[in-house]
Amino acid sequence: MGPQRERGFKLTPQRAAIMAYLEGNHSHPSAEDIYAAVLEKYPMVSLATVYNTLEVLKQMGKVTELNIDGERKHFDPETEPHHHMICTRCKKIVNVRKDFDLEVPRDMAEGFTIEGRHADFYGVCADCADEAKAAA
Amino acid sequence: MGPQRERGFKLTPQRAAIMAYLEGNHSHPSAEDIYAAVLEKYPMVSLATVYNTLEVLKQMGKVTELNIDGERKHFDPETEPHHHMICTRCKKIVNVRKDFDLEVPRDMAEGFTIEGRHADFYGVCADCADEAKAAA
DNA sequence: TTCTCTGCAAATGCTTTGCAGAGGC
DNA sequence: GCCTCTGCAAAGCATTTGCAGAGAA
Repeated sequence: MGPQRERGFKLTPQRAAIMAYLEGNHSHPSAEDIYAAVLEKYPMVSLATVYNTLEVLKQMGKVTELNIDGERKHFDPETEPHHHMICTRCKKIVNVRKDFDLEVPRDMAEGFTIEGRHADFYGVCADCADEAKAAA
Repeated sequence: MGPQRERGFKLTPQRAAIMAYLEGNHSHPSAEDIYAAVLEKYPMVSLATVYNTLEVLKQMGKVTELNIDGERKHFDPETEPHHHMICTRCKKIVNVRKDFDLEVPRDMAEGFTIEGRHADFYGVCADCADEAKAAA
């Protein structure tokens, strides 16, 4: 199956570089973004290793996969529950740290046991609004 | 660019079949699902036409693209705002028609002009919970 | 040795695109 | 004729997988 099967996690230089890049990163990078960033300081990394590492980190609960963007997956090292605003123009993803009251009433739940909740907000960010204004 | 550029929309038999399948459909099908369903009654449809039609319907605002599932896109003919529960085992998507209070406080909005909002709930559906119980 | 991890390259799977032909007005 | 739409096949991308070799214990 996956990389290591139920044994230890080996902290290789590649993995360390990826984790260092993700640490405290709020840019919600894609695998390709991470690959590009890590490559700069660490030329011996392959994209496959980035994907592999992300999978491991995901299973360790150190990273969350975001399926907000239909084009590619994004990764978020922030593990506390939070929400996102997405700019529909530049695709920027910004955190929203607010505790919304998201409970599905029992009569709508259809027997679901809900374990996670997440809100997306779609709109236009300040930068893109400025650009649009400048172009007009 | 797209199919028809700013001219009329031609309601071909293929498109009618796709729209008929989507009408009142709450199963949140993928393009492949739609293709399979339409093929049964209408053998002369190609997957490319399904994608093409979905793109047109999306631009007409008659269908929403859901990026909930990282594996493939799903399509939803329900245009009124609503939310979704997703079973993490069988990937089933179920509507949640409740008007949650989803407003981003101005001091968190970072200049975003928010135009849409959507909540996802992740969990295990009743069927999958039963299966798990039976297997135990 | 044993086991995981890595890079490369090939493969996969969803989605898009190019294009010639069909059909409507 | 003019234009859009269609099916097919090829192309495009993001992501995954197979595998031989490297490296740590």
